[in-house]
Amino acid sequence: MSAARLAVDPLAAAQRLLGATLICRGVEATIVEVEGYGGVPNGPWPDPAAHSYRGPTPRNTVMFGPPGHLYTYRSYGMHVCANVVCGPDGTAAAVLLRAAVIDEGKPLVQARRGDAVPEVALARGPGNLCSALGITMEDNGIDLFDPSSPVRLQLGGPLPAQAGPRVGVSQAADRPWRLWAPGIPEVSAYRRSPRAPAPGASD
DNA sequence: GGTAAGATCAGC
DNA sequence: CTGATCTTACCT
Repeated sequence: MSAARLAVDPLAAAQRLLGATLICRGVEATIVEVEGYGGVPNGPWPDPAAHSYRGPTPRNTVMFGPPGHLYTYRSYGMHVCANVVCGPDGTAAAVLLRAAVIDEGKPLVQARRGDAVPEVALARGPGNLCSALGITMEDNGIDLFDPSSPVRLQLGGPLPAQAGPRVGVSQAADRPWRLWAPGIPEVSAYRRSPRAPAPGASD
């Protein structure tokens, strides 16, 4: 069972997901940018930036479940973002999928995203990635390693990774849990949250 | 029952 | 830099 390879800490799981292949509704894509998130204050990976930090709620329960499942949430009322749950069952942790390269089904993705979108930006950014692959809130909680799932994951040879601060979060932004494959234009540009304290401030 | 903030994106 | 847009979580 490949999901066992994700029963590790968020940074290790993030490394294993870089270069993995997502297969979803007529599209195949290689993950090239990810971001790790931890859990509750007294757990192994306390993370004030994580949805799971304040304990399980109806929204985030799947983050507390077994690894290898999909955790989706709605962002700013309009976008869907997708995470792969990692860490052992019962411990909250997940890896946000931030960008991918479309390998198969490019015309379909172009149709979903609009003709004006440059090829390189089709799945750049977590909201765009879900839009490109057709991932919705209906997919929350599905098993990514079940062959009958509409969204599936194949762990590949990990890519070389570069690490940096996380995007969009106002807490613990400097924790270097964002990983990307260097030199790939599909990787999103780094933008610090306007709400985050100055770089280097206490975590 | 009310409300503020948010793991975003596109367009000035 | 700003507006769009709405769910969740936390407060009274």
